[in-house]
Amino acid sequence: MHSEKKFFTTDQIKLAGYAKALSNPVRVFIMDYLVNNMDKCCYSGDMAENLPIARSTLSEHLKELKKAGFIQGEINPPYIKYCINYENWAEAKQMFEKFFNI
Amino acid sequence: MHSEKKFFTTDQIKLAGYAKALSNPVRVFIMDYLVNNMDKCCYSGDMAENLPIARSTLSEHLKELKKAGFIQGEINPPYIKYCINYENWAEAKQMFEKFFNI
DNA sequence: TATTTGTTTCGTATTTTTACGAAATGAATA
DNA sequence: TATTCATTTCGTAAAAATACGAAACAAATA
Repeated sequence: MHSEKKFFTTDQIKLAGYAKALSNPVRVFIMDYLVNNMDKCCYSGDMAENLPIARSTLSEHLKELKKAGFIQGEINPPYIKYCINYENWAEAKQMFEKFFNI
Repeated sequence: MHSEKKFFTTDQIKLAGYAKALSNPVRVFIMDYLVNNMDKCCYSGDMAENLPIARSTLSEHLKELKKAGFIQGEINPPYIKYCINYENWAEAKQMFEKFFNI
């Protein structure tokens, strides 16, 4: 049963999802941080020191970015090393490029 | 008095704002529509016919896009012709490019 | 002046987001 | 086995986003 009219394309929904992940300054900060620091990976605690929010709140933002596919966490107890997911990062980059290129 | 520590850059806050404006499929649809149709301007009613939402809801989304600076409305009673604000559009494009280029 | 028009604003309800501190987790260590 | 550690999950509260229909708007027209 697929009689409902489709209003949005898959790309439109996907782009909105990526945009939502970046719709908060904390999450933009995190991605900037991962892009610019060291081996492009880091720990939650490193970022917590540079942010005016509780660690639990930071954790929720990391969860959002994970859900969107922008990052992944490599468990290394008791640390978790966060890295950019370059495959999805590249996809998002390409989708935004396409979106903005009139 | 500016003793508070600054956590986010202006660019981070700006990018998050642009991303927020694009964080909803309806608003992505609207921008796609404006980019791809005719003289790149159109009426609220034109879009309403292609969307599964009330006209008042569409109006709120247009307001959001206006607030973000992506569009502007040229009043032409009783119509309002919406157009892309190319200056801000270009700025957003550039900011996303810079953000994604590792 | 009353009506019609496309659109917005208002009042309201529901859902989602953001935030915090306390408690839980799970591996390493004392 | 109890403790330590960085981090997450839970419970909760407050704020923001999304949605709708009814009413308001302002210019054009009958």
